[in-house]
Order: sequence, then C-alpha cells, then structure tokens
Amino acid sequence: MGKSLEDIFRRLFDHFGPQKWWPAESQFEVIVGAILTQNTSWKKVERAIYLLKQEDRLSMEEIHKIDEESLGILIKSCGFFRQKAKRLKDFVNHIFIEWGGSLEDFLNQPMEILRSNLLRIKGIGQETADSIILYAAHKPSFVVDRYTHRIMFRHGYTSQRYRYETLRSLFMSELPKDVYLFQEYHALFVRLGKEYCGKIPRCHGCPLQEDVI
DNA sequence: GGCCAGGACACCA
DNA sequence: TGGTGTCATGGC
Repeated sequence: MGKSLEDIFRRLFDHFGPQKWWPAESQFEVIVGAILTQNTSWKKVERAIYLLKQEDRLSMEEIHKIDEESLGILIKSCGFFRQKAKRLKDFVNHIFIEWGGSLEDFLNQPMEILRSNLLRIKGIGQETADSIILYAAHKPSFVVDRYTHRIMFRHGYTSQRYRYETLRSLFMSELPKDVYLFQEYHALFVRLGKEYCGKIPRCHGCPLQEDVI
C-alpha cells in the first residue's frame, strides 16, 4: 500500500527539516543559478555566483553588457560554460527586448503563460523553467528532476521511463497548489536523492524505507 | 582514474 | 516518440 504524496512529504520534512530553498539574494540570482546548475553540482555554481558578485556582474545590466567569452571565464567552474554563458545572455536579452528590461513584469505573468514563455527561450527547459517559476516568481509549479524520478520509480510510483510532464502533473494534481509546499518538496527530494538515491542507491537510513530506520 | 552532477538540445531513424 | 551524442568542469 503506497503512501500518499503528502505522506511522503511529511516523512521527508520530519526527517530533514525545512531546506529553505532557493539559496539566493534576488530573483535574478535564482535565475542565474537555475541555468548554471544544469547537469552540475551546486557547489560549482556557488563558486561561479561568488565570482560574479566579486566582479559586480550579477545583474541584468551587467550580464547584458559583458561579452560571452568574459562571462564564460567567470562561470567556468560550472562546466558547459560556453553554452551557459550564451544561455544567460539569451535570457537577459529576451527580457530587455520583449519586456523593456523589467524582470518584475516578466515574472508577474500568469503562471502557465510565464511557463510557456520561459520554454520559448533557448536553453530553458522544463526543469529550469519550473525552478524559475517556483523559486523566483513564487508561483506553484512543481519542479521535477532526475532525483524525483529515481525516488518515485524506486518506490513504485512511476514507470522506469522518465517523462517530465507525467511526474509534474502527478504532483500538481494530488497536492494543494502551495508555493511553500512545492519549494520544500523539491528541495527535500534533492536532499534525499543526494544522500540516499544516487545512481548507486544507498538505502540504509533512507527516511522512506521505514523498515530500515 | 572513472563516475557523476539540482539539463537542454540537435539530429537521427 | 525514442534513442544517442554533445556540451565540460571538478568533487569524490
């Protein structure tokens, strides 16, 4: 008998406590982090963000001005730095061209419209879009990632094949649309995934394996 | 020294 | 639509 998604959340929350995501000082910093962390560990992103701050480059205007090569050097630690430099600039360019440079206006769009507009920007896929919506725009769009899939698959909630939309709509339909709940839920899945559900699972002590605790 | 990380996209059949 | 290659650094 499977636990409900709310049961899973409660169990994770009780075990790990609040994760207080996203670690950032501004909406724009969330967006930069969301792009930089694509297929990369967060520690490397922290270094890049630190450098960007040191150089006073962590703003829409500065990213708009800086050339891709110089930006690439600052974010090199994240890997795929040429791609990511281009993606950061593409995003900022979009906001300047389509929104007169107002990130506020852009993020204030109704959620589903914001989502489809984000997905139109090259380099922003579903997970990055939902991260931006949930943690920068503070709207209830559930974020799915590989950990989410691994955990849900290993606990029998979904098939082996990874389909982003399937998992997202599962959480969106079964949970109350609450921003704080979604923010913590995704962060807790990442926490659980890192500690117990990597490609090589280490299940001993996993809070979802109640028999083992 | 190999494996993997808080993905996205192009290209192919 | 499903599978595969590419992008790249750095921690463990």
